[in-house]
Amino acid sequence: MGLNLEWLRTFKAIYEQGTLTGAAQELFISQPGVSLHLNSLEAYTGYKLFDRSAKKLVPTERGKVIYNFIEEPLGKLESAEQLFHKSTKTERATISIGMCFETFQYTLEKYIATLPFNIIIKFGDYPQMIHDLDKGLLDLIITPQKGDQTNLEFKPFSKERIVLVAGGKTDTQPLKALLKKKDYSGAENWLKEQLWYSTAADTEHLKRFWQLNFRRHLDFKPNYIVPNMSSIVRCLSGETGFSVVPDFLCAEEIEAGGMQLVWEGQSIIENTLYFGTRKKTMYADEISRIQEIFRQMMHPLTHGS
Amino acid sequence: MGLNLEWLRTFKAIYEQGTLTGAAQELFISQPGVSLHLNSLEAYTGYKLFDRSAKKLVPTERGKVIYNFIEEPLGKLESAEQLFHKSTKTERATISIGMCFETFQYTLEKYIATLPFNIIIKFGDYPQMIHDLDKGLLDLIITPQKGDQTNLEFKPFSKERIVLVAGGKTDTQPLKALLKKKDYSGAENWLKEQLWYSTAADTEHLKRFWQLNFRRHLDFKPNYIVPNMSSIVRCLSGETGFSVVPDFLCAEEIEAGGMQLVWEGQSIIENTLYFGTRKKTMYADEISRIQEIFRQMMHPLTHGS
DNA sequence: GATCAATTATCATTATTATGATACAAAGGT
DNA sequence: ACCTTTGTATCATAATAATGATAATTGATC
Repeated sequence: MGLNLEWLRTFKAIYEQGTLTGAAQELFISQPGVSLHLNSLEAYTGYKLFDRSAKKLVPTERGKVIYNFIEEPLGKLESAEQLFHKSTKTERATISIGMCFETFQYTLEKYIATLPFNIIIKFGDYPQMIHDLDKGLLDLIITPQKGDQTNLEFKPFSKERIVLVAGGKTDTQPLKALLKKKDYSGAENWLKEQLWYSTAADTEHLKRFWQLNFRRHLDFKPNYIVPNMSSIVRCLSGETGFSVVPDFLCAEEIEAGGMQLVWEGQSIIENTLYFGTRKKTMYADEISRIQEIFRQMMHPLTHGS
Repeated sequence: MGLNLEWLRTFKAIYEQGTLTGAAQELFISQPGVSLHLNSLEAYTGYKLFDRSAKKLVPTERGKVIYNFIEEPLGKLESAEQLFHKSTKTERATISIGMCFETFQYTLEKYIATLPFNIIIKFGDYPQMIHDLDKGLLDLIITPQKGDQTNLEFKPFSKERIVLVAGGKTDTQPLKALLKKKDYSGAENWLKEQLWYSTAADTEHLKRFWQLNFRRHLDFKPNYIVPNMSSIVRCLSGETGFSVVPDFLCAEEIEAGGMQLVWEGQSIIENTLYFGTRKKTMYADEISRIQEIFRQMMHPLTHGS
């Protein structure tokens, strides 16, 4: 009645083998069976898919079109077969992790080659990630937002502060004097005159910082727009300029003196970061290993002090 | 015995519907049939794929993994169904064309939206294109090379000359004087001192031009390496500098005075361009239409004059 | 041009798969 | 607590598909 997917598989084998007999051997079915499948498919489509020359079957135009259409997805489907027999053996697992690009670059990137399993990193927005986690598309997410699905689990593991930083050569004395006097309006005006770095996609941090500390909308544009936050760190290190970034991204750089932490703001902006997982997962070991790396890189911050 | 693709299709329907009954309705088969398929798949894989809670089937971990693996290719395969009933109706055809990037940009790009059928352009090397044409992956190729497959057809339709051009402001008098005296060695030395443009991928034209006209290997590097030949034309237009390019790419620009054709060389370098098609094709009309555009854009050159 | 080798088509038989009818189970409403 | 609704599992039977044996076809070879 309808289209049978087995017909397509047989069709592909015939196309690639050039004969019914060959296809039959490849598929471990009988030659009449192959013939039958092909007839069914041709009857269903209403077109002859091969020209029967005695020694081999030559695909017709329409046969070629169909082959090119089904070849790739069919191959992928057939490879699903491995997927079943896999994880019982000592094959490498593949786990999918969602997080923001900067987090990946700062934490996981350098370790990725050392892990004894395959990893797929996906970037995207957090609600989408939570949804994908629930559906099994992702196995682990790093997120500042929690979801409410009952079969998901969100464990806090670190905090990030959104702070004002500057390049190592930047003269921050005037600002610090103003802040000491609690002259926030003066600080705001002084800061507006400085060199600012931001990312193309995300000026949220800066906007939020400005709003919360100066109670005003951000009314100037950053001087340098760079591709991502790691670029900001590289640009600022040992140079002059300001930016608003999550603290962990430049912890090392500040330690080394290339950058300076200037101000945490009047009221501190702090996000809790969670590991999101499904409660039931077949990749518990792999996930722990990843989590361990995150715990080390984004060390249990003693911010609360 | 083996994995039956119909099981996967049924599995997908169960996953999406959440019940066997729903899946059965979606697939227009009986509910016991769906049950049977699922049992077979579970027996084959060796894992339970759904937890049977009374009102609905909840996918297990492994069920999720499998679903995410098969969802996309299965969807694509099922959409092949349309493909059969299509071209009899008034659906838009899709034809695939292979050519080099520059040719596409110069000729077809501006017309592509006006065509009443879908187009896929593929770039690549010519032997590969010829192979893909034979296999039905491409329906038309624009190539300076012919193949020898018996079911392919190569019709010449235009010629391209590889010529020396310069920006409109470039002072070419010294060169023209030297060429008039047939002082090729002098011309070569003069040219080496000029500003040169070339593409990243392809310095073949320049090398070949140099070799044929000065009988020497190219022993200097172009000053500007740009992404493609159209960039060369844009860079040179109304400016100074030299390049070696196929003539048709800058015919308009030369007409308008933005560039000048400086020298065609001692012995003219000319490639014949062919339309390559399969002798049997279901897209004869569409192909003619494309060919007409090419014939107009790369007008039957009266080079021979 | 007769024979050989290789392949496809046909067909009666066998094996597999799908179906309808129905029993069974669980949740929701009254 | 009972009934209704919704859904799954089971089973004998009907429908379908696969198989082996074999005939028919074609190109190649001598």
